[in-house]
Amino acid sequence: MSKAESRKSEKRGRITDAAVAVFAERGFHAARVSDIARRAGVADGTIYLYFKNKEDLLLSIFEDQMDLLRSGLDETLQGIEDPRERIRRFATYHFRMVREHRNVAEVLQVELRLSTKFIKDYRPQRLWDYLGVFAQCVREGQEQGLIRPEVVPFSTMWAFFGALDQIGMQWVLARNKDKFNLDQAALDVAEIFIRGMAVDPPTS
Amino acid sequence: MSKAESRKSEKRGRITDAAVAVFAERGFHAARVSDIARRAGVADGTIYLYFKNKEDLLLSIFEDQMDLLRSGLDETLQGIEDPRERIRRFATYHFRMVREHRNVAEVLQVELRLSTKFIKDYRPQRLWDYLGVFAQCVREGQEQGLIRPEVVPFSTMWAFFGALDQIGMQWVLARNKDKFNLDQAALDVAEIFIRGMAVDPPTS
Amino acid sequence: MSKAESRKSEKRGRITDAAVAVFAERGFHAARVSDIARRAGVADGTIYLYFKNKEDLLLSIFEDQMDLLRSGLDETLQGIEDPRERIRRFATYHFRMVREHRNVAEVLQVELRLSTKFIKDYRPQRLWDYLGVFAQCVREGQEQGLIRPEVVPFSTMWAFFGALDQIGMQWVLARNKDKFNLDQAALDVAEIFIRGMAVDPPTS
Amino acid sequence: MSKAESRKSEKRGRITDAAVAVFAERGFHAARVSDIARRAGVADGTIYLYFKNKEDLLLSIFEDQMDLLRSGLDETLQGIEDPRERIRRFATYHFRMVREHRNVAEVLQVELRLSTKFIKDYRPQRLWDYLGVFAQCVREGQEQGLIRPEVVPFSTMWAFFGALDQIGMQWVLARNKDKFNLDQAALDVAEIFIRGMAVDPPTS
DNA sequence: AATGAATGAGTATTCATTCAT
DNA sequence: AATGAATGAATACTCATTCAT
Repeated sequence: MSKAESRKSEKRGRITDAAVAVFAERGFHAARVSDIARRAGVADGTIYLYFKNKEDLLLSIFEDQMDLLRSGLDETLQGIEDPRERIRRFATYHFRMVREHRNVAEVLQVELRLSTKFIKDYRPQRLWDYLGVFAQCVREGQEQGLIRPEVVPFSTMWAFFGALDQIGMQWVLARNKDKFNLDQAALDVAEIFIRGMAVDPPTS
Repeated sequence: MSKAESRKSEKRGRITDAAVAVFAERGFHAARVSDIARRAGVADGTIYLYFKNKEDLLLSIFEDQMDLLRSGLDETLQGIEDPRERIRRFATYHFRMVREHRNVAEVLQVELRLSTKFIKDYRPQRLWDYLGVFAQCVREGQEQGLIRPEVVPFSTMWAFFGALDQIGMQWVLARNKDKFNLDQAALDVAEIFIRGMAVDPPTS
Repeated sequence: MSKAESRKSEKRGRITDAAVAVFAERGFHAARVSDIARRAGVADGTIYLYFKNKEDLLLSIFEDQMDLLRSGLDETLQGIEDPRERIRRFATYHFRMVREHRNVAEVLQVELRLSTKFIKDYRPQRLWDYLGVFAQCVREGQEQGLIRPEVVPFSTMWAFFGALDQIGMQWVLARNKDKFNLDQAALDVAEIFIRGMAVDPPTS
Repeated sequence: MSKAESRKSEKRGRITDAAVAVFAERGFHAARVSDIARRAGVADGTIYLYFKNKEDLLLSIFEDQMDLLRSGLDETLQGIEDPRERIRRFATYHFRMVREHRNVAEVLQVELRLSTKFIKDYRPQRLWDYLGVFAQCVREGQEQGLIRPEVVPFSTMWAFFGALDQIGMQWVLARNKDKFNLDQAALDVAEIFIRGMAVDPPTS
């Protein structure tokens, strides 16, 4: 990477970090672009060299994080063969990331949902990539005779995501985050889906 | 109900209906209060005699609809004793309402989520009431020895809602709504949760 | 006129007057809408109840003034039969108005020309009405055998206007307005056009 | 001219040409300096090595063109002795240039007038030089006893320019430029001024 | 209860210009 | 001479809400 390119990447990163902090702190709408610029140590206009507009900045944060999330997931699942165990670890990993990156979680769980573009127009390819790992587990489980063949991977994937996401949102919104045991919730949700998709045990 | 009260209710209803139509058509943000007023056949200021502000109007639609949803649910579940069957009918009923009231679903699934108040500040008592029916099914299932005692009704309730809600949102956002089989999805989700929460079968 | 309508007209007039003053003082571009509002004693938003935008406000001043100019012209020419004398008085009247309404002249001669809409898009009907009086003089002069039949009223009208307008602009832009003798210039221009359009004298 | 100077001039010319094209195409305000730079094949910053700023670029186009116009005029009038004929040819020449250089005319007639500097601050020496030719004709005509001594060359010069300019502008703005007969208009305007300034014929 | 004219807060974004390389 | 990444000033306009009638 050339010196110029490196400086460029570094500047983009500074802006992204500043935006996460400011969005988490004041909310997307209340966050002023000039606040983000000041915190990033750049001029207002510079932000527009890297992002189309304020909303694009929010969406870019989402994409960057989904990429990170996805690659971390791959690492976490590496070497785990049993699809059921993979699903368990998926849920655990997901909530661990939520808990360990509060600011980012706040932005993605809450602020992102206030964006018309995200809700209505944007087709989140990165999210599909991430959730696709779950759908793949289902397919493999079916091939291995562990999961009922009538389970539809696509809609179940959304159901699983909805379940994780809603619990994640309740945690983020909760005043007292310690009452929530996210690790336990992760295992509980995973267990329900694993058991719920499982083939009937042989009735002897 | 006095004539005055009846007239009053009637005007409130006209405003609510107009708001649902305009919100569904143009989105919450793009919808102008004056548009709603014109469609309802009242003056702009009149809306503020019935609602605190534009967002309150949105939230009121949510509450009104949740009340309707809740009472319809009670009716639907009347006489159904088996908690597992109740859960199945809950899911089926939920998606039937989504499908049969597109405009309302559009507003509640999409526009409502763009509201800061709803996402961050509002504690949706009505939603809790609605979902509480599910939690109650879980508790009854546990009492009847049908559901594993370690299942936590509260978090499972949110997981269940998240699953239904996410599928509902995907349907609302889908360009081609016919590709989605909501009835089937309802049964599938219900089945996963019922099986997932069920006690282990006795190993003979 | 009802009380409400009268109040309304009065407010529009206050805004127009304030705008002329501020435009003349600071120029169209430098003039802030809020300056105009403050001077008119209304809120910023009120201006937009009467005018579509800042440029529309400028164009409206032009139209209002052209109406005034036109009706004043009619009065001035009343009873004057000789088309040549009418042209002379037209020029004199035009420059008298310029001199007596410096602020308005400044706005119309200078600021108006900085408006893209006025220059490129706007079809100034009011200006045509005003200049049409000149064209009509030409036609009458031709009917009476005073003006050469080959003179084209339409293009000559623009030439006449261009001549008046350019001299008016030089006067407005002049640092020392006293060096200019507008009355004399009026008679000179009129004389050139009258003589220039006149039929050849009979060569005895 | 050294090679370096020639290269320099060539680059300046490329920028000027690009600017005329872009100004004519998108208008002065909408034209971005970077558009002009791209079209000229130079970097944005390079433009500022040759011109003080965007407006200076516009004014430079005006000056360059006026120089060309002026020298072309001298050539055209060469050998024409009769001041009246010189005036006729002036008008004809002026409109011929307008018609044959549409882009330039568009920029000078329309875009230039949207420039605050041009309208208010700039003292167009080059325009005076050009128009001075007309004033000189008047003076010569007076010396030769062809033009009335009371005609004021200075103000008549502006009137003449205003007449030409206004007709030129109407032509540039006209949707259908073929309906306009610029050559005829040139002769008509010239004729009016020549006759209008002429001494009275001797009454026998 | 109903009206609707008046209010006024609030900020993203562009792009001409600079200057370090 | 040439580049082009970075700068930062500057404000019109909308529309939810109010309140005098």
